[in-house]
Amino acid sequence: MAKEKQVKLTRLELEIMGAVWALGSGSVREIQEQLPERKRPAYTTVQTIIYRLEEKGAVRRVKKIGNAHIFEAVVTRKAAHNRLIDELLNVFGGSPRLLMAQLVETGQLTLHDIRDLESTLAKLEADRIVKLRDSRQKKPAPGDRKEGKRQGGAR
Amino acid sequence: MAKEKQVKLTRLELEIMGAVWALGSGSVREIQEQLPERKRPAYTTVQTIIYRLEEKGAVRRVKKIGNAHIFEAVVTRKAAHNRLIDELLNVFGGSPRLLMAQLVETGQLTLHDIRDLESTLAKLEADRIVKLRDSRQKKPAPGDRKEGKRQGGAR
DNA sequence: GACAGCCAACCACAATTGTAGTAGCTTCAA
DNA sequence: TTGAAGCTACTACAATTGTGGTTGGCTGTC
Repeated sequence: MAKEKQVKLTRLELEIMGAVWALGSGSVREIQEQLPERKRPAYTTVQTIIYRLEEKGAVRRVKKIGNAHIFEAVVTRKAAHNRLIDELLNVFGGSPRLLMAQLVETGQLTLHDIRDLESTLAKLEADRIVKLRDSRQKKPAPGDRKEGKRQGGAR
Repeated sequence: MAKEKQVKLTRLELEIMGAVWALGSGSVREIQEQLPERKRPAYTTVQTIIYRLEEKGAVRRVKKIGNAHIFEAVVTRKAAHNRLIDELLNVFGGSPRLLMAQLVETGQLTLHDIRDLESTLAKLEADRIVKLRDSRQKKPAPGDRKEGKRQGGAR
């Protein structure tokens, strides 16, 4: 059950993972250059972080081009985001609803957004039920869907 | 416009602010004892953090009982939570919707929750509009309610 | 085959965070 | 009035995080 190794990422590490996710894979130099110049650390800083990420198992070397190592993410963006959300939820007493309520309260989420999301979800839900029924005999319902099977690229 | 000083809190600091918020106000000892024993640091650890929080302007001394200082929160729980949410949203490219979508995707938020929230909100919204109309001339709605300040004796 | 330009490996170091000990006041109760 | 108990104000220190320098090894190019 591909149990992803829940790694904990610091802010800078996240920043750099962001670049890796965006690139798919790349050398330290490429990763560094992928970062917005505003907050672009020195080459060696990025290198250090990449190494640390490697130790944590968040990225790995996939090959070597010239004398440069090419890295790619092991931890998916989704998994990392989930980790963050869980942490935040913990602070909120584990209640996603309180979180949402606050989002609304501060106007970061409008009633409109919610309605929108709701209808989208209702559709998805219905869809899933159908699929579920169609494959009744097969594997039990995937409680935890894997990465990617949705269109709507994360940017 | 009571511009709250956006302080940044670390995990432990948040934990301790949690205790302060729960207490309303209290001595270091009370704050320490308020923490769940599982993760209850030594008295002096809590003291150190309280001092740091004081420097950051997140708490302040309100009075002295016996020879013990009584602290209370300056930063509201809501403000702190907001800070956290903003940070998380930043990672999510500033989109609360993506965040919600992921909450749903991982089953942490159900369609039912959303519907529920939606209707609650619709009511609130309507309510606010009414209030707003009724007090057109007066001060704008209080966006950020004060935290409950309770007195709690130092032993 | 020597050199310029890159890269990998290490190393260093300051800032922040978590964790706690100690010395010496204050108080309250006997 | 004297001690014990509790508190404050400092101090210490290890772990984590952010940041980047240095050295020496490849590589492709005249």
